[in-house]
Amino acid sequence: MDIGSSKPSQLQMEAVRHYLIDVVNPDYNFSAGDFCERATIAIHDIHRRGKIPLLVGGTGFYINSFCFGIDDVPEIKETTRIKVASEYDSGNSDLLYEELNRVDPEFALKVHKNDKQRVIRAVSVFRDTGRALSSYFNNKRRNEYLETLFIGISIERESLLKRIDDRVDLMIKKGFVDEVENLRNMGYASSLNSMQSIGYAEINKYIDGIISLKDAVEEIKNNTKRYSKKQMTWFKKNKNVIWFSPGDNKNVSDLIKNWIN
RNA sequence: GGUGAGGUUCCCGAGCGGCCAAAGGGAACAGACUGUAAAUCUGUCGUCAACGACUUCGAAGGUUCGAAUCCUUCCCUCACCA
Repeated sequence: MDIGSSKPSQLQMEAVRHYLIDVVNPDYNFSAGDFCERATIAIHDIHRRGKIPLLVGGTGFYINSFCFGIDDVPEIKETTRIKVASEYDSGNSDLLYEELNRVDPEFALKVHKNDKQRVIRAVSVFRDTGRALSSYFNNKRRNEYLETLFIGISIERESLLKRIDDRVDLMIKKGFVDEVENLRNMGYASSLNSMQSIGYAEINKYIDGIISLKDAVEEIKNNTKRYSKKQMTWFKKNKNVIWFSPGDNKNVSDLIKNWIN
């Protein structure tokens, strides 16, 4: 999955060594926990080479999970999750939420009953481990020993929207549709998590004849824009972030130099 | 020129005498987030001195205790016929 994921170019990857790219297949259910584990290994490796790791990307949850830690929860059997999910889908979502409320009132308080994914996860954790999900939360933060400098780049909304439009148009030009078709020919179903991410979901709908290509492109642009806003919600929340404008390279590098010393 | 359908809040679109500031969706704005996170979900969304008041449903009149909903004229749009 290269085009739709906006993977860095060959040139960029030759200039700077990148980690955690092309590490799993599209049918692997990657998680924040996976990310933390692999990122930790990568960062040790970078340190060993005497370099400074840069954690780059837009996924607020992953970044926060890594920087502020994520508690260990035993692995949940896939069969359990599927069973709970099917209960939810067969109209028993209220019952599941009641169960959650009984079993883990602390977590239930924080989660809306319509929040399908979280309700399913929390109930699954209890059914599989016999313990409430919130009972695993102990505030023990991993990676605490890592000092992090948070640098944010804020761009004027107008030009951001324009860049998103251009980015999506370019993806199509590069053969995004072919990429998705190839993935499907390789046996990767549109129902996979990876195929439900922005871009892939819409192109799949186009391939299945549900929407026109034009509408798919529109949707990708829209969804990307909404996503960009949600990212900002994460980053705005992190009061440690120091903000810069694009092109502020001098100030950013000064800051980094000071920080290193 | 004729016939038919239609003009609703930023957009799409329901409503077709009172329960309508007007369903639903989208967009927008704000937010949540502990292993699917480019996911999942929540709130606000005509105006204001805001548990009340005021102005909206193409325009102007009219009917009615009461109109987005009924009648008249007008202005637009679309489809088909000529």
